[in-house]
Amino acid sequence: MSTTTRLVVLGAVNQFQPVHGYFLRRELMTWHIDEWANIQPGSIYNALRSLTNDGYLAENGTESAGNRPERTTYRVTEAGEVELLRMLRDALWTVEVFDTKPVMVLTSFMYALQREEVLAGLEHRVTEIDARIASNAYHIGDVATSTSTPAYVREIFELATSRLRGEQQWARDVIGRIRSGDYVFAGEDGDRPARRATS
Amino acid sequence: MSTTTRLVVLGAVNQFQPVHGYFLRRELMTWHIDEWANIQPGSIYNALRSLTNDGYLAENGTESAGNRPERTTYRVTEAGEVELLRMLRDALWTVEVFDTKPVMVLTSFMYALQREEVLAGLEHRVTEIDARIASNAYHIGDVATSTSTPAYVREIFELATSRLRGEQQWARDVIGRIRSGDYVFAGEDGDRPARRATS
DNA sequence: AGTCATATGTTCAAACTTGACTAGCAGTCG
DNA sequence: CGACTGCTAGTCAAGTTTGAACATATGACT
Repeated sequence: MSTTTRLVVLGAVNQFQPVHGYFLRRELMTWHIDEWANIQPGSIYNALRSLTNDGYLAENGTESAGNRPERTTYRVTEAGEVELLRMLRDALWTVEVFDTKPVMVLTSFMYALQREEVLAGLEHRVTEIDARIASNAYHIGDVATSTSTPAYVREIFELATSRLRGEQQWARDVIGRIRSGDYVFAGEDGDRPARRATS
Repeated sequence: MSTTTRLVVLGAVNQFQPVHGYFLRRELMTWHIDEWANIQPGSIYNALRSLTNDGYLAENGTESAGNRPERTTYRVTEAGEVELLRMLRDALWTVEVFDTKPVMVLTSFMYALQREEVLAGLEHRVTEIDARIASNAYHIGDVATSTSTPAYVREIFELATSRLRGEQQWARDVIGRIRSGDYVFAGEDGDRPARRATS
């Protein structure tokens, strides 16, 4: 499945474990995950199976509450914890010009990293976006002088640039909020964002 | 396949017809379509088959240049022209908060609509984005007072808002450019953006 | 003349996604 | 009370995407 789906499901199991598919389905739907990450309910079950095959999740047995259907619960393995951090770091330190999903997912699970690393990654993002905008400006210049490229291709780069500026402003704002003590990160006291998974 | 893939392939066949799969593949790769629309080469051939099944494309026979492998060329049917306009209108008049692809694709093929409609659609977009931003502000307020929603969910909405502001600024800018005579639209004279498809 | 990289044009199996479907049970509403 | 709606929990077939693989051909270089 896509990296996004993997990261979301692995991150969510980590947050609510031990947890069964239907709980994740409901929880993630309240996050409107179908809108911002394009993850439909069916994909969650597939991701659980696939991550289990890869050894990042393990089945935790089956429960049944009342006369309800049986359900399989999952938890994250040690390899899964390592993989989760790897994927989060990847999302933190990579700027995708066109794909909006990685940053959204990063934001949802960044609490699993340490405050200092998140701040460093976000500062890197601000700088990196400047570079991408500069690069786009040269592309726009090329399009203007090229005879073979359709003129409106310019607008693709203009749009990407505008959206990057928006993302950069957000990065600056959130750096400010995190620096001033908002949110709780790995290794810090305080209420974890995770609620317990209850049926 | 996804709406995006359909629209890209239908629009590109319309622009270069009669055209074979490998030409589209090369052309679309020069547009970096894999980066901004997540379309890999394999998907293009699938889209051609699928759109043909739906009656929006028709095979135009097979050519072979020299000792090269045979290749099937395609053209857009009348139903396909109608469908292309329908999909473009849909992309023009719909604001997707999280999915960046529809506007990018719209930008690539908007020349197939009329200048006045594109301007009206973009103006609607500017207004609509204001509404979405206002809506996000209420979401952010809810998160702040809710005890069950993790606090960092706020950042998802903040990020979406920032990116929307970027998109809105672009819409304003491009309205200005189109109004001042940039680009050539349906029913107007001048060089069409389409180049001829040549092998 | 041989070799190596690259271009041509497409197919394919494996993986992933989608959205409808199943099937029992709980509440509710006239 | 009977009908109906909606929740629980998940499966599945059909469709889509992916990235590699194929087989030839041309060009460039030694």
